[in-house]
Amino acid sequence: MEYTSLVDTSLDLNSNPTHFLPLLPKQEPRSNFIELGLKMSSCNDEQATGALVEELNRLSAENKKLSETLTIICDNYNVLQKQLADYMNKNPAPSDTTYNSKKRKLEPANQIERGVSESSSSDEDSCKNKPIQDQQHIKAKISRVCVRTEASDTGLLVKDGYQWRKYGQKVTRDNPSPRAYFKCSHAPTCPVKKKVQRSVEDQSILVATYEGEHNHPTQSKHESLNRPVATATLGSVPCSASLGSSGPTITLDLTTPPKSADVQLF
DNA sequence: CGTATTTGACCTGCGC
DNA sequence: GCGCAGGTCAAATACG
Repeated sequence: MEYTSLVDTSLDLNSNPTHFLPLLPKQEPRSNFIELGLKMSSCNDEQATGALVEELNRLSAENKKLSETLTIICDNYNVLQKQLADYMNKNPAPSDTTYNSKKRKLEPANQIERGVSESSSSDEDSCKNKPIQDQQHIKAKISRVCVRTEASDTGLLVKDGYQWRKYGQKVTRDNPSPRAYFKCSHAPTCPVKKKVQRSVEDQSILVATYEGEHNHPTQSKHESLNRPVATATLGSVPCSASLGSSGPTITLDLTTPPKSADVQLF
């Protein structure tokens, strides 16, 4: 995601100065020049022209300065985002209370997010004993997305541009809110699963855990466009990244309609 | 009537 | 081996 390439930082104040002509004060319309037979003193005309040119130059310089500033900001943003991605790769959400009590399937998930392939003896043993399906599961990509919803919204629906079929719901031990289980129903062969549960700390936040990668594009444009948010690009959606005790999370504020959609998170 | 959701039962893995 | 908890299945139900 290179935002410098997405954002046109140029205000284009100087590319076509004639654009300013309609905006100029009409004290001296051209017709007047004609009527007066250009009898006006050339001195006043030159002064006005000079002032305009000076103003244009000033605006141009300001434009250039603003463009540079914006470019720097975008560069810094990209650097920060890259650092965040690196951090999340190295420090997957291990300290989440949901996962702390039972480590069952967390460790494979951690390895996935870290991209760790080191094989300790215990790992080898566990791998030997695991069926092929489980080993495939280990390769599945796991990501977590926190979505802020209206406090009044009691549903567990996270609109991300894909079509999901709910196949189960369970109340877990660590969270009084039920956890909903979804499968991607857009493509029959798509292996992606999603778990959605309200945050213990903030009931207005939905925590969606995605397992696997979609082997198909997002839903039709018409579908995506009608939704306040499908999957959104981190940079175009009001969002915040936190690296708190509960692990790195991305929070998308879906209550604010974004300008565009399509976020792929890791 | 077809599809999506709900929900209780069942399966599986882990800790004791 | 047993119990617990998370995850999945599938019949029942709701809905358009």
